[in-house]
Amino acid sequence: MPDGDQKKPSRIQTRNRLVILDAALNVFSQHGYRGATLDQIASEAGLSKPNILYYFQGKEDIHLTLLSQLMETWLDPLVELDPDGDPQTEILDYVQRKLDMALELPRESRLFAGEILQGAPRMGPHLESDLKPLFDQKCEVIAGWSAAGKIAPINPQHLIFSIWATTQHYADFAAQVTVLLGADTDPYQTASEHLRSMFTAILRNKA
Amino acid sequence: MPDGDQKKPSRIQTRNRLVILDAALNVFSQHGYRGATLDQIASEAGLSKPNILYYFQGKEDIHLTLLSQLMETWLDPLVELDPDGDPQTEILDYVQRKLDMALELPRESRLFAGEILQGAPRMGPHLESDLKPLFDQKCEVIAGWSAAGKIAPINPQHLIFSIWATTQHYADFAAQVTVLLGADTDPYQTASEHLRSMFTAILRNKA
DNA sequence: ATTATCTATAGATCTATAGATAATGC
DNA sequence: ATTATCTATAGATCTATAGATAATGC
Repeated sequence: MPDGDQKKPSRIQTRNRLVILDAALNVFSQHGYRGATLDQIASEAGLSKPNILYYFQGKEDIHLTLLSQLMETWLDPLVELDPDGDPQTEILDYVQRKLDMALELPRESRLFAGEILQGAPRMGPHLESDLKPLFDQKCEVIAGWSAAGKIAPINPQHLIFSIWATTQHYADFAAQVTVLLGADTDPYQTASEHLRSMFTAILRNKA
Repeated sequence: MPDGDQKKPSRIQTRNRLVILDAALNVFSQHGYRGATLDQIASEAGLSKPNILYYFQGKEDIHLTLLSQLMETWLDPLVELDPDGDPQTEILDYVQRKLDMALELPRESRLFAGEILQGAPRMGPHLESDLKPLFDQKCEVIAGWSAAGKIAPINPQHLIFSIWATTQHYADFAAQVTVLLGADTDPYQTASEHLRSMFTAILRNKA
């Protein structure tokens, strides 16, 4: 057989790996890496524990696979920020996409938050290799818009941090938001309006 | 002996409990509740594991004690928001106090973040009993300022969420901030200026 | 023939306790 | 006498593997 030979995964392989990753996302995002157990993942996935280990090398393998696969999804909204678009529209749309993502993919948001919170022990290299180049590039775009007077003078790095923080807050701190707004209140509409208004104000700001 | 009798703790009692709580804060804030072990806490505290359990009933007892004791510190900056002060000054000073706290007490910030991230399994009641009343009260103050035209029309709940999110981000996501700004950059000065400028803009906003 | 699953269990880790010993305070 | 600490270990939990058995694809 040729060197780079790799058997095509069977349909069952493909499906069970997806089932396991989805179960693991539930468990890891709720309990953190150490708090999650293979028993819980197996139970969520409807498979036996040894069977989980037939599809993945171990607990860390599952976690790393999840993080790697989700990184792309996670960066996507920032990738779409278009240097040639209208600056204010581009930034406000980016805020909206991030908020949508936090509310549609709260498990993913919490998985990342937990990993970063613990010092990114397994994701550090991915941050350097994937996130940082994109971040630097988009900061330059925003700095260019500021310099050209198309938006207010602003620190691009901290602007992006503020966008991440305010949008992901609704996923990562959902337990607290629910207590404070009441379990029957859907924060989506009001959050969206608040963030739009807030970031509009700072982009217009003549300080 | 009278009913409510409680022996005064000895000096060693007092000191060792503090030593253990400080060690536990290190360990819990870095690894989360499940990820932390009594071994790590004992090692950090310079005490034997059974000795830890001489001072506390168990792992959960230590964690709960930490969370309860820190709740007060954590709410303090919001308590200080003065209904009779100048609205813009009060809010901007609050932002500054929260940022100072995130940078001075990052372990505390991460401990709370981890607890909320996992659905506040041990802190839920404290949120209802301590945080919510204060939150509601201060939201009314801010709503009053808005209604009186002293600051721009704004959603008080989401404004507070945005303040929490943007300031605590520098503690909770420090690993990411460090990668993106470079390990040699101190974010404090630039973050402070950015947040002041941002929240000034939204308070002034005439939408 | 190969892929997938199951039973049984090894070996490590972790929380917690029992019971003996040492240190401290009256 | 009381408080504090230590050694030893019980009992539970967890990751991972060995080896047998069942299901699937050619």
